[in-house]
Amino acid sequence: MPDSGERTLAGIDLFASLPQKDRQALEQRCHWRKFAANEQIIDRQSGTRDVFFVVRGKVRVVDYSLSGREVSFDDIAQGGSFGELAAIDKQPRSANVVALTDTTVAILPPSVFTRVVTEHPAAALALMQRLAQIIRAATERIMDLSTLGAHNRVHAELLRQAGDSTREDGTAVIQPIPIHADIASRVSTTRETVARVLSDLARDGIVKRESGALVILDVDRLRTMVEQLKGQ
Amino acid sequence: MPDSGERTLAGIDLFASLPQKDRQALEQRCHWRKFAANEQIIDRQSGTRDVFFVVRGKVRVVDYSLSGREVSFDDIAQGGSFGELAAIDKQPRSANVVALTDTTVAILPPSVFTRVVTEHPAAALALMQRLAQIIRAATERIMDLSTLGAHNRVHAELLRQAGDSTREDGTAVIQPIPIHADIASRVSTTRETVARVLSDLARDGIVKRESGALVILDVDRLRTMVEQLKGQ
DNA sequence: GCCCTTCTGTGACCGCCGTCACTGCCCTGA
DNA sequence: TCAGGGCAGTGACGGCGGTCACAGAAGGGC
Repeated sequence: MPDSGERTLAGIDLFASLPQKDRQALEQRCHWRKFAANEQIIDRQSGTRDVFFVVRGKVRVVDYSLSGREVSFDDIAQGGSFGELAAIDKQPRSANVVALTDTTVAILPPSVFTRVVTEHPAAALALMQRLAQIIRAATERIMDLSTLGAHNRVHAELLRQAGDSTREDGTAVIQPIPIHADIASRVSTTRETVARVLSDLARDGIVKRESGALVILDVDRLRTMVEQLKGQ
Repeated sequence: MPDSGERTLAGIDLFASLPQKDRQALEQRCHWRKFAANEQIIDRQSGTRDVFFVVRGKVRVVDYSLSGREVSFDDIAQGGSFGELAAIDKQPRSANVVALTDTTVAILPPSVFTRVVTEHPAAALALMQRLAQIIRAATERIMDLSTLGAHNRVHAELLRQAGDSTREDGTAVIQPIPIHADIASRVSTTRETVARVLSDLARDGIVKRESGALVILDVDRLRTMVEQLKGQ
């Protein structure tokens, strides 16, 4: 496989609207680094302010309580970026970032990053939209944590992961099958609770395990299960 | 009392670095409106995209579950702004905003707001910093909800409200005394739990009610109570 | 193929805290 | 001065779900 897409910022969402010339100039200012799966890219403790762009691979933003309880915030795929917060407000990093797969990132020092967004309104708007998206996801999660029980948070997460893959017959597919512990850390519950919820849903014919995929047999029913309980 | 500070954007944080001329031009584009205490300023349902600036008064960003459970996100004082999200990403409003006191706001249509931040990098940076601040607060809250019990979340909230008011003798003052139900909705618990926690803290000599103020007698002890349990 | 690690599934237990139900305080306004 | 509404405080109760402890399945590497 050719190493296509390496050492280019062409696929980075934030810079999509940048003139090619400027983007190429920016590529000169980047450091490029590879990380192996499970390798840590940003440590919460570190005082760095660099901004990262996912050229290839996938990363996860997570945090840990002292007891080791894992809280995961977001997965960022190819084309995404992370580490902007510290560059924007000069505060310490707010979370850790770890590579989920073998990953190539482009790294930009905060000064350069700030200059790009001040000189290119389109990039600034793209960044703001990304920040807004993060805020919306966070407030939704806070609402879920505040008003939903653990079981319903799992339901909601399944619907989220199903995304818009719902087919006409009311089924949807999540692929590959998410690991229970991952779901748990995304909705702040335990592995065991996720297993129990999925058991219950399978027993009621709402989901089904199938070779390498989790099939939601009745998206609407699942949705109403969440909606109803939001009010109770 | 003179109506000082009315109809000017001089005190608005986002526009602090704007040349006076531009700021005054902007004032011409604003609508100005007053809201009485408890009056709703933004309804989650509404399709509006306007951005609001708090010229005088104080507002609260809240959301409700269908059951009426209230979740409050932030209080915004004079100089602050709200409603930016919808203007940035053209999505529906993410929460409700209600006036806490009699309040005067300046209202800017989304198109004008976007133009300001694209034409004035300083305003764009200020906005990004504000968004970053919101994200940090939200992630902290998610961590608290995920790893702390209700009692410790109340402790943490007391420390937050004490802010940097800690005096040399290790005491701090929160003034005026916050209403229990307000604390509860900020940390997603119930009025009753907040009352119990404060009772316990008073019994242990850690806080004390005093005419119109809540005094934290031992900030350090309170802090270690939270820290310890973050790990358990 | 087999082993070993990672993941899944489930029962038992029990503590946190949300809910309900009252009581009593404080303050404002007629 | 009294009435009434909002807020504070506290007990009783019960269910949700986290924790612990295993057993079994699955899948990847040698």
